[in-house]
Amino acid sequence: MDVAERLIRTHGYGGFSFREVADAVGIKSASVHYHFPTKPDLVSAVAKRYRERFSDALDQAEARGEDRIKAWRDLFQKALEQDGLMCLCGILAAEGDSLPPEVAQEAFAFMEFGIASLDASYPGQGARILSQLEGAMLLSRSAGSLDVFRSATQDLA
Amino acid sequence: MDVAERLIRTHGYGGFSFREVADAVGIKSASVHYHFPTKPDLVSAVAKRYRERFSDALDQAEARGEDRIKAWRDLFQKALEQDGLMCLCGILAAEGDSLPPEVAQEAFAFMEFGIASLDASYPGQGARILSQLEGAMLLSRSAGSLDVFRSATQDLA
DNA sequence: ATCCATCTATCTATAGATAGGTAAATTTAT
DNA sequence: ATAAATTTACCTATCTATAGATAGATGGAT
Repeated sequence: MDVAERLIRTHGYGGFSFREVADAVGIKSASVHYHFPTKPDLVSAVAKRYRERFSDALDQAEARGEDRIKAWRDLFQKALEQDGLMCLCGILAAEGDSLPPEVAQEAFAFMEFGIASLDASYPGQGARILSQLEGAMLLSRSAGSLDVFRSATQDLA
Repeated sequence: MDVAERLIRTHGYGGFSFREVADAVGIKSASVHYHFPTKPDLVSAVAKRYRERFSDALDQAEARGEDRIKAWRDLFQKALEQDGLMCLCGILAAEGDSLPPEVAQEAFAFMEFGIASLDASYPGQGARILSQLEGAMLLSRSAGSLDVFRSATQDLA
């Protein structure tokens, strides 16, 4: 799942294969199918885990007394600067119509969760803030430079 | 190119094929290769045309005395509500690492153009505004509802 | 007569997926 | 405690579908 997540976050749903995952792990593609019978199964599981991990990280930030917006921004920025990875569900959302329903729904669940999380602290502004963050990652990856992310989100710091 | 653009904007770079384009046009895939030898050739051409068309539409809006932010917002919103399509280059940017260099560069050119265009009227805020718009399209398509786009961009109206 | 746009046919690569087999670990029954 | 049964996690081999791409033929337009 770690390997799959990384591959999806760099190449998208359609841009990775069971064989790539298998090669990276050092097994055969049939063995990946053993654990996750279909591609939607695999990607749904990865997306679900991603959302849960994200939620946990936010809880920890809250326990440290951090502002919600800052927590979101920092989490995304760290992923960008440490691994050059953008939000898993942002990528999935972009592929939209070609996603199997289960996967699309899991990506949507993340967005709903994000909007609700931000709305809780900044009523009515969740969608705007999450949009800004997801878009900033998109531009930043396109430009190949973290500066764009920083510039696009400096008002959220 | 119309067909290809629509397919890319719904399924992404990797999510459409020469055969789909050909079928929609009513010819064979080999005939599409006649006009655009390779897939990067086709998609680069589509992306370039997209940017030029966008630029023209902005010029027209400016001639009508419209605000730049409003012009950008309206163009994206119209695409979403009329055809359910998000920004071509937003989708391409998301696929990032799996794009052929020429295509990635064309997507980046659009983003640069957008940032510069918005910066010209709102200095230092171009990246933020374009991020917000691209992200809002992403969330909106994921939610399958224009309301999300409106909610995420109401401050830009 | 030549060129353009299309066709048919085909190549090679890769995709997701499945069938069937095997060795080792684990669980159950005696 | 040990033998038998089962399950786990792999494997090889293969199927079918589809991808991008190319070669060579055809027919109409200039």
